[in-house]
Amino acid sequence: MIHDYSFEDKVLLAVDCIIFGFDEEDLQILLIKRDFEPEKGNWSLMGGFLKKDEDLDQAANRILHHLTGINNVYMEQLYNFSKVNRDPAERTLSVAYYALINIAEHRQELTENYSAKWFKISDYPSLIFDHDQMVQKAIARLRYRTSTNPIGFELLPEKFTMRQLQKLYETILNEKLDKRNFINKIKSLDILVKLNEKDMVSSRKGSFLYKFDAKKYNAKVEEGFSFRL
Amino acid sequence: MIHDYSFEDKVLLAVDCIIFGFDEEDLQILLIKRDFEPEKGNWSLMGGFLKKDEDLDQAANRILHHLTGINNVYMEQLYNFSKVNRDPAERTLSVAYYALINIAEHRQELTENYSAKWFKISDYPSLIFDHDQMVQKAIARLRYRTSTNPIGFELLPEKFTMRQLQKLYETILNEKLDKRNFINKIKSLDILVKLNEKDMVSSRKGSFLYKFDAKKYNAKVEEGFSFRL
DNA sequence: CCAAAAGTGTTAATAGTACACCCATGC
DNA sequence: GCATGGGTGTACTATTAACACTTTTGG
Repeated sequence: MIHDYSFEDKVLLAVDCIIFGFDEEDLQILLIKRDFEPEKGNWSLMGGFLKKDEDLDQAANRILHHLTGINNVYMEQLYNFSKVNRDPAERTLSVAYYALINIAEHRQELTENYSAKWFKISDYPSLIFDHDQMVQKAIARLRYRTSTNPIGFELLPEKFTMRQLQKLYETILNEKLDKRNFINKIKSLDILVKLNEKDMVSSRKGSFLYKFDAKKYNAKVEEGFSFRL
Repeated sequence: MIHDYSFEDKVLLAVDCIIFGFDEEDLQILLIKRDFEPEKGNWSLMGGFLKKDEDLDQAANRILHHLTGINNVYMEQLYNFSKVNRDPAERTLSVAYYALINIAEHRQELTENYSAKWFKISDYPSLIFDHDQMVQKAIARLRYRTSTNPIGFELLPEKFTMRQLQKLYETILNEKLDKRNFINKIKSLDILVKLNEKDMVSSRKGSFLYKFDAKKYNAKVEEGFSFRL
C-alpha cells in the first residue's frame, strides 16, 4: 500500500528574515514598508514564499539576496510561526530566519538599491502580523547564540578593536561589562589575532585591530574547546 | 493592490514527534513501525500532517494523542526539516516536536492500545528519511533545555527520589555526577518540596520522596531567579 | 600641556569540585 | 550481624568580579 497524500491539506509557507546589523552603538534590524495589502504601508520583516524546488535555507538566502543584494552571511532558522489567522488574507505559516550582517561592508548596496531602513532594536515601529514576536524571539536566540558561538564577529568589520567587540556584546546582552575583565576573558579564549595595525579614528593614541582566527577556532573545537562568553 | 497569493507554491507540512521517556535507567524514545510505503516496515517517529484549521502546536498534540492516547505533556517545537527530497514520495516538509512523558504513568495506555515501542537512545534502530537527524537534534535541545529549565521533572513520576533525579540528569547529560554535589545544588535551588514519605522499593532504609514546587518556582522566576543546573 | 581614549594586574568573593564515613533497615 | 543503598559536610581549587592608574598623541 502506498499512502495517498493527496487528501492532505497543503499550505503556503512564508520565510521571514530578521536582519541584524550593528553600527558601533546600537543593534539594529532592517525593515521594509510593505507595498501590498493587507497591511500595505506598514513596516514588516523581509519575507517571501518557499518554492517547491528549494529548501528553507535556500529560500531564506534567496529572499535576503533578492531584497537587499546581500549574499553569504550567517543565517539561522529560528522558529515556525503557525497561528491559524496570523495572516488575515490567507492561511500562511512562516518560518523565521535571522541573519547577521556587517553594516559597514554592505551600506552601499543597501542604501543605493533598496528601500529598506535600519531601526534600533531599542526603538522600532510596530510590525505587521506576528513579526514583533519574531523579532523578540530572534533577539533571545541571538543572545544565547553569541554567548556560546563565535558569531558576534559576523556583525563587525573583519578587523575590529577590543572596544568595538566589547560594545557589541554589551549591546546584545544589554549589560555593561568591565573593560579589563572582558579583554582578559577574550584573550584567554585565544581565538583572535592581534594585528600590527591600529584604528586611528576613535582616539589619538589609536587602538590595535584584531581579527577572528576561524582556523584556530576550528582546530580548538576539534580538541574539545567550546566558546563561552 | 492586494497581493495575489494564488501563484505561490503550497506544500505538505508534516509534524513528527520525538517522544522521550525515562525508565530509571535509560533515556528512551518511542517509535513505530511504518505501515505504508515508502519505507513500509521500517522504524519511524510518530507523525502526521498539519491540517488547515490548526496550528503546529495543536497538530503535534493531536498526533501524539492519536498515536499514543497521551495528552497534556510538555512539548516543544524543534526545527523545520525541509530538504527537497527528504520524502521520496512527495515534497514534504516536516516540523519536528519533542515531547517529555512519564513512562510509568502512561505505560498502560501505551502497551495496551498501540503498537509503539520504546528504544534506548543509546541503541535504537535506524529510522526513515531524516528522522535520525531529528532525534539527534532533539537530544541536543533536551540537554540544553533541561539545564536551563526545570523540565526534567516531566520525565519522572510526580514524587521522586534524589537518586532518580540524579540518574535522570546523568543520563540526559551523559556524564556521572557527584551525589553530594548534586544534592547540594538541587537543594540550593530551593524549588523542591521534601515529602514525609519514603520510597521503599529501592532500598531497605527507604529514601525520601520529593515533588517539584511549580508555584514556588514561578514566584522565584518573577523575582529574577533562573534555573541552572 | 591637556583632553580623550587605550592599555594593563591584583585582590577578594564566589562557585565548583573532590572526597569518606555513618545510618537505617530487612533479611 | 551484615549487606545495601541513603544521607551528610568540609577543604581545596578555579572562576568571576571589583577596582584605578599610566600611556599616547593630536590639537
